[in-house]
Amino acid sequence: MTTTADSGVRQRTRRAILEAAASVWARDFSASLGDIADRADVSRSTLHRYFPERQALIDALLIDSQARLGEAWNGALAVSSTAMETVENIMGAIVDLADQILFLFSDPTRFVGNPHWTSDDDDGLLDLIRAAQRDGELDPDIDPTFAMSVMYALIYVTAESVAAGTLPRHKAAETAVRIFRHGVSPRE
Amino acid sequence: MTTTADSGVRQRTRRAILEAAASVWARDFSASLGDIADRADVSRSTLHRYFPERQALIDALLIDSQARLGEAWNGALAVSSTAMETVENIMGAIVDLADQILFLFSDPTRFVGNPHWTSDDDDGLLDLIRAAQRDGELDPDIDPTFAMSVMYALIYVTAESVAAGTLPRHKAAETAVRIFRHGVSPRE
DNA sequence: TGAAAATGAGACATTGCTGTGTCATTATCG
DNA sequence: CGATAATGACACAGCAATGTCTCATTTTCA
Repeated sequence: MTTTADSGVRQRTRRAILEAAASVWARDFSASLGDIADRADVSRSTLHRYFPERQALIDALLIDSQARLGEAWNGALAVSSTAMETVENIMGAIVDLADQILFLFSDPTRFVGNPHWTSDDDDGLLDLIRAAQRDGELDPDIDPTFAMSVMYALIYVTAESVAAGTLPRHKAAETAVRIFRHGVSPRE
Repeated sequence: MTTTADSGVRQRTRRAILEAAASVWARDFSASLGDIADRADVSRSTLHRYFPERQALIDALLIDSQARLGEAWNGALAVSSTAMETVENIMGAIVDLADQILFLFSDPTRFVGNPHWTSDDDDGLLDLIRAAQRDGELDPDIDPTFAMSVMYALIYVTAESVAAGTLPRHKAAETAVRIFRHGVSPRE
């Protein structure tokens, strides 16, 4: 065997398929593997060589998306001081991962029972939200879980609007953060 | 002929199927007709008697959802004076229509080409949002379409939280409206 | 260049959803 | 009660997606 590690070619093909899957499934999870193969400029045969079953591709995309969100998460942590600032930076960093966000959160029920679907990220985020409430930067009357849902929802619609062209990409992060904090009211 | 109009029984069955379809398809549009029949406590045979083809059910649900949103819309209009107040009342009124909201707006691309898919409701709401912007109650820098997306997203997470028990129902409308206007920042 | 790796094209059986139909059973109402 | 409406339980064919396989071709790299 050639020692191991997949060749560069294989890595590139694998990435192309994952990107295509995120792009297609973000908008229509019922899309067929043939659609994804087409988007990836790859034959269905090749797709099946990399991911023998549909579920294998779903799992791989799940893991890959979470990994990329994790990077964004850590990057945001590294440059933040206060809890609210961390929340804001996470929202900002994550907006660039529109396809992954849409895939992960547009219908989380599709992952129930999936061993790779953990709510650890949620726990960390909930802690941050509670900290922000103690700091007086986030309304303590709002349930932390609900605040998190609002956050995800805003990230989701922001990503969606960027994908739809309604919202310029460079304004996405700032817009999401500002509405999260201050709603749609005019700046004073 | 039995004179007329469908018996009360038929109306009830029809409603049960529409409710089930909204509930199921709101979360997973690729769900099968069998899933919907189960949710409606009806056999697949019966479902096909009411809606011969899948597309017929989609169309009927589209029309029904639009009609119910329209009622909420008119009810809100009747008791509102300013544009922003109308927007708020609409949000409050349609929190109970979460399934219909998600079905209609989570992926509008599925209706392209459908003769029943008009964006009139959107247009009306967009006009209201623009009016609120002129009134100085809504940030003019926010794209109206995006503001509308935010509105729907908040309505959905609010309804979802009510269903999950995170948020008491009687606080739902007020919470959605407040976050829409002022975000999650503490009240001053 | 030549071997190995990677891919494309296609055949094939399987599976699940759909749409159609029949027949028996239950519910509704005059 | 009795007739009709409404439903449930199947059976069946058609179809698209899936998963497995083989074989020819192209690409990569030593």
